[in-house]
Amino acid sequence: MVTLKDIAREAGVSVMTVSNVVNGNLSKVSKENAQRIREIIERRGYVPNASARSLAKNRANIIAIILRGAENENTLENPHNAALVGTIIQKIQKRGYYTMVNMMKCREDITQSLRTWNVDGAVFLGMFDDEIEEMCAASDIPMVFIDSYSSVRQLSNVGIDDYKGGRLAARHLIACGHRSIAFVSPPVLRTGVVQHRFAGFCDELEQHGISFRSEHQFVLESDVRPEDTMELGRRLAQLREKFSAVFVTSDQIASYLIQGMRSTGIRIPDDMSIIGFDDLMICRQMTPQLTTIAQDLEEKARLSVDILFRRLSAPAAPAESLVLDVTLVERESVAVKR
Amino acid sequence: MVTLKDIAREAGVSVMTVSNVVNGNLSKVSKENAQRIREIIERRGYVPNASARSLAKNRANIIAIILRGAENENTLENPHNAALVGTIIQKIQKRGYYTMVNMMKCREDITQSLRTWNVDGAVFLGMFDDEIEEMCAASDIPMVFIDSYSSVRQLSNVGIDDYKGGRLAARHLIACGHRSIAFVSPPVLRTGVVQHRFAGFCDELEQHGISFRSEHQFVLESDVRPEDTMELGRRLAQLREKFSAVFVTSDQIASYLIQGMRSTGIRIPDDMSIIGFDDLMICRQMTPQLTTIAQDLEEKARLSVDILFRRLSAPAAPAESLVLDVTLVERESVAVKR
DNA sequence: CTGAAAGCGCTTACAG
DNA sequence: CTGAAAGCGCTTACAG
Repeated sequence: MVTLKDIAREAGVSVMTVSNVVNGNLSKVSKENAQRIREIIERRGYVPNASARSLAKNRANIIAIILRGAENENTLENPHNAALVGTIIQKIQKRGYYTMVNMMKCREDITQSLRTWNVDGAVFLGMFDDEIEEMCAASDIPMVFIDSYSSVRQLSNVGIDDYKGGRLAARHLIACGHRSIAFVSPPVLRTGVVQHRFAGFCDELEQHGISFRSEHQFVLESDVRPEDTMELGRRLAQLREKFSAVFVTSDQIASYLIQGMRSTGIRIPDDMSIIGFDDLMICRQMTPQLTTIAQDLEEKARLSVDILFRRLSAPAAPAESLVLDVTLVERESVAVKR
Repeated sequence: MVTLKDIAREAGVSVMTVSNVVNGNLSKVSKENAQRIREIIERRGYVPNASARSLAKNRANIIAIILRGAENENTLENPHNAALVGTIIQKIQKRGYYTMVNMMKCREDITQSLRTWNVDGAVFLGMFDDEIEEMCAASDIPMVFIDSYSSVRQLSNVGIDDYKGGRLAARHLIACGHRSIAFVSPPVLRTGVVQHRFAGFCDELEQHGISFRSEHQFVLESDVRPEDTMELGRRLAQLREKFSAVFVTSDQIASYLIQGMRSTGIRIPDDMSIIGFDDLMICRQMTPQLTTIAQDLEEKARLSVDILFRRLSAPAAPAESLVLDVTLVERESVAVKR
């Protein structure tokens, strides 16, 4: 392994001078020396040792992405998360930082990782309030959360207007003549995204004089278990006398649900209307194409990284909390009922 | 920040003793000391500094995942890659290593990252031969490639039988009575996966006395540009007098293609049969459900990591190259033609 | 513009 | 079982 010292010896200068060249502090090095040293670096294929640098500078140049996922679940199987993570990694890289990705199993693992690597900042996906509190307490590096709801003050978060999403979904279904509507979601009601979508949904119903009936709420154990979801689809199909439409909190789930319903022979949207959430690509790949509440993933990723780096360069900068808009995208999965 | 020294001082022992406790070398420490030190570590919340450790041990405990993606493309938007990466990260973590993810923009970036962090090993997705050569030349850490074809000897690679996949697709279409068949793929013909699928496809046709006509080959600029792909779908629909079936090298592409075709009013599979590749979840989310060539992603991820760690623990171990099987999964997108 | 010294937090190799 | 010394490759802070 080639080190600063090797280069210095070959160039007949001190390590400091080489270090200055490597780090672009050219004001401190004579033109001739700089040129000669650069040439030697190039020829010898010198690459600085990041660990040594990190140790000396007390700064690692690493951003961590923390993915919250249920036990043994592959969070990236969810297209929403995958697209988000991919974009975030690109943005981090573009700014000259390295990315570490962690699947959160338990909280200590995460705080440990952050501290052991002396990570500069972190982006969290889908964390809950108690976890957020713990993270904030355990470390004071800049953190940005995505899609979290938290009572922690001074939290940087990028989310969407989930409540409005719920209202839009309900409003659309009502406008299409549906009065009795089911709600399907994963079990994460304990304070997150789903809860707010549900609240918006119920409030909108209420406003139209409809009260949501709790027996119309269906909770899935997980959002990446196709089989379970299809099974629920079949069950819902049997209940089509009870309601004429379903609001589902993700397109991913909606697609499996529809598959399950279909297998019983019921027609969508004729026999049952469905509205999803996210506006993933699959909405257009399905038949009928899925009506859904759209959010802008690219924007979400971009803003998260922007905020993180703003805090990195100005640690005293205020926490920023952004709420992106959502819109209804009408396609083919909701029927007008008379 | 709490350091070994702090703990040592508090415990009234040397840093070495604390270091031994931290690293579980308990044979070198008396029971009482070990217990007391552990208690202090716990209370003070000591976390070892990975950079310092990495520097001293010359070993970082990091595995890099390198994603090859076209300029400005989000590789993780491809569900195949996303699922693979997610599983790989989990397996790496389970073995007590950290994961760095890199999108490959240019080659120097990658070799630089690997060396600067003194990465222990790396997993590469979808690299081409010339790139592979360069990686192998630039670094001698254990590397495992996924889905690569290379003339480099002693390469560890985990792939699937792409050639057979091509044959299976052709055979199925022929068995269903199709004689004139189109081929759609991304532009990566320069030696990879696509080329072998194409070769298998052509050979099988040949064997049945059909020669593939080059004007029936359609190359997309990229595999994640829905608009372009849909446009091609519309074009193909116009050409339905020329061929009655299409073999597409990925389910992802097939789905957009179908969308495009559909928009012109042609029916699938009645007017045009389609067969995909990968067996992603979307195959079942679509209508008609997509007939495809299936591969086992979970297995691919698992084996890649297994091989990598085998090489990590036994650097002299031979390179392993694994070829997983593929199978035809019949669903609804291929019609029997008379 | 240049460099010698000290230090970042850990481990290796050795002496007791 | 325990510890003092040297070193990993870099940077910071200072003196010239």
